[in-house]
Amino acid sequence: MDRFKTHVLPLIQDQLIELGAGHLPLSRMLTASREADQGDLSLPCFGFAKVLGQSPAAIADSLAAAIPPHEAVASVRAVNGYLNFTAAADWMAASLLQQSQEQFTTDQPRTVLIEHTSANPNGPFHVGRARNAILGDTLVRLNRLWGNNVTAEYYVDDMGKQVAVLAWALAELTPERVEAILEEREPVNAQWAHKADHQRVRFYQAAQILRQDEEVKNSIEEAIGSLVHASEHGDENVLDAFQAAYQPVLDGMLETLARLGINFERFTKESTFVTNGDVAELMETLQGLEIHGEAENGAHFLDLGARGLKGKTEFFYRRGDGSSLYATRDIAYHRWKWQQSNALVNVLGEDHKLQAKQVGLTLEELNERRPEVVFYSFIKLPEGKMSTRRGNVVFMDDLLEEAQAQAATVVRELRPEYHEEDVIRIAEAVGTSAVRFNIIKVSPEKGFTFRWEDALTFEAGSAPFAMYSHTRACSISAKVAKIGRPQQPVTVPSSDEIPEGMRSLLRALCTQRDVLAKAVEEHRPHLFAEHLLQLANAYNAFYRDCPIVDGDTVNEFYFAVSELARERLQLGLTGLGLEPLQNM
RNA sequence: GGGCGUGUAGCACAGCUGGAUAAUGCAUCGGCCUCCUAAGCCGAAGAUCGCGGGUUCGAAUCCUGCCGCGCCCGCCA
Repeated sequence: MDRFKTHVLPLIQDQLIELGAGHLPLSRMLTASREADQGDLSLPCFGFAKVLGQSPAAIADSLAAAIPPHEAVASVRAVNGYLNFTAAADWMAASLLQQSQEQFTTDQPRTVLIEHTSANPNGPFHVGRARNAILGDTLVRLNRLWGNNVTAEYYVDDMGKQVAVLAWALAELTPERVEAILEEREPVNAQWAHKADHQRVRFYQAAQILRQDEEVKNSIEEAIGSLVHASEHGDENVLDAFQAAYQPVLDGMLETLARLGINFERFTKESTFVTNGDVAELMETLQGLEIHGEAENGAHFLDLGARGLKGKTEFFYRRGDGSSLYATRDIAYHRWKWQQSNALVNVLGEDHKLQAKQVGLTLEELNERRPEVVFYSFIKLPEGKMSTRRGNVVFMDDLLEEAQAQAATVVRELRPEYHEEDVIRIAEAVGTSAVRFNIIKVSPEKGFTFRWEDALTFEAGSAPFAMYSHTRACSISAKVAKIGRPQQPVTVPSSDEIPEGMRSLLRALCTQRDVLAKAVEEHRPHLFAEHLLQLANAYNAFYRDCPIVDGDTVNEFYFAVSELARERLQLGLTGLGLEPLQNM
C-alpha cells in the first residue's frame, strides 16, 4: 500500500496547506487502517484540532469534501474525526498486474553478512537450538527476497571447553565404558545410530558425568584444562585433534539443518583469529585504550562503565596467563567480518545479551560499528530447559521424523489415491515446513515452550494452510493450461464489478511488499509469516467467490489475479523456507 | 541485590515509534462437499490488555511503583 500512499499524500497535503496546517508531519500521521471496513489508509485529525481551532470531526469533514477525485481512490470518508481512504479495486488490480519483478525488490540493495546458528559442535541439533537456525535462515531468505546480497555464515567454536571435553572423551573412553556410564539414560535411537553426531554425543555426555565424579574429576579437569590452554595458545596438534573430534558431529548437525532447507555459504573457525595473530594484535591495541585496566594477577580488562555499561562494568579480555577469552576472539572475528561486508547481522540467544553489549561497546571504542543483533528467547520443554549435557532434549532428527510420519498419516487419509512415494514426498515437505513455521511465526523475544501438538498442527494458522492455498492456485493453473485457449490481453473491469472476495486478496497482494520491507529492516520475520497467512486466507475467499473455469471458458481477469497470487504465495512460502508444493 | 526481556479470551499468539469496535489460530457451539483439492469456507460465543499511580484531547502501547515468569551479572563458552 506504499504506492497507494504516494498517490494519496499529495491530495491531502494540498488541502492542509490551504487550511494552514501544511507544516505537520503528514506522512507519519497517515497510516494503514486498522480494520478492513475502515479503508486502507487513515488520517487521524486530532492533531490538527489545536492548530486549526476546529474539532477533529469538522476538519475530517471539510477535508473529505475538498479532496479531489483520483483514479486510485475509491472513497474518502470522514468518520469520528478520522479521514479514511479506500483504494480502488480496479486500480489495485491494474497496478499489481503491471508490476515487474524489479519493482518488488529494493532499489537500494545492501550486502549483508548474517551469522546464525553457530552452535557448539558437541551433539545432535536439538529443538532448543532450532530457533536460532530457523530465525537466521529466514532472515537470510527474506533479505534475498528483498534483493539484498547475503552471505550466511556459521562461526565454528572449535577451541572451547565443550570441544575439549568431546575430544578428551573420544580419546580416553571406550564405547563400552560410555554406555555403562549412560545406562540410566535412554539408548541411542537406532534410526540415528549411523550418524556421528548421535554417536559422539554419548561420549560427551559420559564425560560430563565423570566430571562430577569425586574420584576422577580432578585428573579429568586437569587434562581438559591443559587441552583448552593449548588450544587458546594456538597449538596446532591440539586444534587438529579437536577438529577430528567435532567435524563429524558438525557434519551430522548440518545434515539435519539441510533437511530443514538451512544451508551456509561459509564456515569460519574461531581458532583462525588466534593462529593468524589477529587476537594478539587486538589485545595489544586494547591495552593502549584509555579505559584499559589491569588486575593484580596480570589479567586485562576494559572499564566499560565509562561508556555507559551498567552492572558489572569490568570487561575482561585477557587472562592472567596472557591467553584470550571467547569475547576477545569474538571482537577479532567482528573486525574481520567488517572487512567482508557493510552490514552485519547476528542471531543470538538472550543469554548473550551482556556479552554482545561488551563486544559492541569495544568495537565502538576501536572506531568500528557494532553489528545489528537479533536476540531470541529460549525454547523450553514443558518439563523445563533443554540441555545436551543432561540429556533432556528433543532432537531435531526425531522431531522431523515424527512430523513427516504424522503428515503422511494425514495425506493417506485425505488422498487415498496417492502413490506411497508421493505421500512421502508431500509428507516430508509438509512436516518440515510445519516445524519451521511453528517457530518463525512467534516473535523472537517471546518465550517459547515446545509442544508436539503445536509443532504438528496442519490446520489454519500453520504452514500447510498457506501451502494448501498455493496448491489450489496451482491446480487452477494446470486446469487452465489443459483447456488451451488463444492468448488474449486482460482487461480490468470497473471496481463495482470486482467481487468482495477479490478485494481482500488485492489488498493482501498490495501490502506484501510493505510487510517484507519492514520484516527485513527490523529483522522481524514473524510479520511476514503473519502476512502470508493473511494472503492465503484472502486467496481462499477469492477461490470461493470468483470461479475461474466454467466448462471450457476461462475468466481471464480472475485467472490473471489467481496467477499473480500463485506467484506471490510461492514467493512468500519460499521466503520463509516452506516448500511450495503443486499438490498435497 | 543489580541489568535486560516478558505478562493480552480456557490455551497459544498479533498489535507496543500513542489514535476508532484489541486481530488471528486452537479448543467450544451451529451451518456448508452433485460445484476449480473440505489440510477449506461461513457464523456464534469468549478479553477488568498482570495490579496501582501518572502524562495526554486520547494509553494494551509512553513514564513510574509493585507482583509473576525468563535470561544474564565467570580471568567459562
